[in-house]
Amino acid sequence: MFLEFKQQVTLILNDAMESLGYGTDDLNLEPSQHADIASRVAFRLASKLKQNPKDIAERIAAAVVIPDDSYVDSVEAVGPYLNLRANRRYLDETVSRIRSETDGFGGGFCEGRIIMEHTSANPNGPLHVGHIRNSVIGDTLTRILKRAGYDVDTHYYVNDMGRQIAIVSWALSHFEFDTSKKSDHSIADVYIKANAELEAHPEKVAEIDRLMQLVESGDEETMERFDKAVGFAVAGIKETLLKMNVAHDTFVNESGFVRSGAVSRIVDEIKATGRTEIDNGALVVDLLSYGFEKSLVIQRTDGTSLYTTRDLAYHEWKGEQAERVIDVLGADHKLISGQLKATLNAIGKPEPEVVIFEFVSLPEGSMSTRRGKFITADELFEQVGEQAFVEVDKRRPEMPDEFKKDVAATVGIGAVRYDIVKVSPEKSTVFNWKEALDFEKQGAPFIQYSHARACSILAKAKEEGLWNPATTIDPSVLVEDSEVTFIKKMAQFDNVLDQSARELKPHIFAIYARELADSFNQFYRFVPVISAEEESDRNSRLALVDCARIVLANALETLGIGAPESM
RNA sequence: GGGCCUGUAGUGUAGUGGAUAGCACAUAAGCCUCCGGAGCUUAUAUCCCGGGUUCAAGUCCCGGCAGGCCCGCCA
Repeated sequence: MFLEFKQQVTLILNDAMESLGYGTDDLNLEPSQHADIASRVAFRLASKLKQNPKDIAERIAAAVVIPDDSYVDSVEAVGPYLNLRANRRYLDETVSRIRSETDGFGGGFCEGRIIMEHTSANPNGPLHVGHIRNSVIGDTLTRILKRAGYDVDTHYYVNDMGRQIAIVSWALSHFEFDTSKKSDHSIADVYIKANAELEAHPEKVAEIDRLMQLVESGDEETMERFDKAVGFAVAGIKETLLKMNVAHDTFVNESGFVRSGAVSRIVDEIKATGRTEIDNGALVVDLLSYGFEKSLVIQRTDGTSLYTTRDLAYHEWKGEQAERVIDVLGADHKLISGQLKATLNAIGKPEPEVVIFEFVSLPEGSMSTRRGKFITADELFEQVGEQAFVEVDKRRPEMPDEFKKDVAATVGIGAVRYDIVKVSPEKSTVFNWKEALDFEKQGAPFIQYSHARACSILAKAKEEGLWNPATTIDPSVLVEDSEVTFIKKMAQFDNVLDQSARELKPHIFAIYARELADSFNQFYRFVPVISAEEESDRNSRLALVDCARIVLANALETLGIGAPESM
């Protein structure tokens, strides 16, 4: 709704400016506490026209012509600002559209195909609390883009032939594999032991190199051993992802690009640019003209490919299938992703859009799978689930255990996802058990509670024969401040979705979802609904509660968080 | 040593160069005997430091300081 309003405002103001001979310009539209939308265009024009911005604003306001069917109610110049207000029709239309469009409300305004790659952690152990920042950002972005209207295919790029996997494969034949544990956890156990062993006996590293050469040359037996190792880890990782409502459409194996010949083809293409040279036996690409001091190694001295080389082939392939290719990567990939983009550019291939998030560390330092220093996602979910159960039990002691367990799982995962997604990706964070288990912090449970509250109000009204969803209602009686504020908040849905989709910033949407719940609670606090005296007030307010239920459910779905009807 | 990111109340965070720096936790004081109290209201900030650009800087530029990440044959 707000997107249409903004569009109309843009047209009206540009028309007015043209009629004054100012031409059109960036209107500097901004949300404002003084209006539904404000324009600072007068500031811009002031320096250009060498006139007082206040006078310019006044002239523009006077020149505005509002069409009959507009959502714009008024344009007012306040000092140098142009304050625009939405009219009653805008509010009424918002309410009726939410109820007619339900889960499609506020979305579907984009089109195109996107490949989103996220998580892609090495299959050498379980996901830890750092990896899931990638998963949550990637999955939330996917949901945002899908809701905005894109066709999104999600990829998990599986490193099934790198050095680390060679170590895992080697480890499986040297150490006992504990089958009583979740398979990815057992993989980490042997991987950690193998690394310690290799550190103590550096001469054994040659065995790893040998494995890598064998797998690169397509040796059947070695490939099978690698596949087995990778299979154990990936199975466990998938299970963990599923717990947090994350599912990838495709798991793409790196080795496929070596076997298909795509890797050697792309190496040839890079060579053809004349940018390559042999440095100490390795093949490197000179990217100085792209601003990279150091050249990029794309082939080892022994002729085997590197992660980067295979990644180039993978990106070439992705670029052929979608208009937009998005990668969610940790901050450690900043340099390498820049070099990857430059190399793709050098051979005339489309470059991915890279979303970088900063690291999650532990109070005692950074995490490391190799050294066994990490907190697994599974452990976090278990602890959070237990704590959530305690909280549910405290509030709904009369409910059966089954109910408490279900709600605890939904609330626990929701709390974890929300805590991660609400923070801007460029901030590094420190994992803290006390905070992770603190449900008093307003986050997902607050939004879920608001949704459950709306559901419960409607259920109660229905039970008392006061509510029938099919009743036609008159939204224009919703005139209380808290009602109007809440309707406007819901109308913002498309605008926030659009901004987070354009800027690839999921935290903007997360913050909006909380504000939405906040706004609903304020409405409910100040206005009687079931106990309203007039029937038309009661019906319209119940319809507004129904809107809250719909929009809150949509927001939670977009965040990948469950929306229980009771909790 | 070089590059990139971050630095906002006790803590955690939001904030496209513009109108009173928004929110939560913790703390304190309240709320129609409340239609779900996991709710609502109120109180608490020299925006790391120093310069600069601008009519206007938390936001842009330069220099510090602190933390994170990276700097070829790992991924």
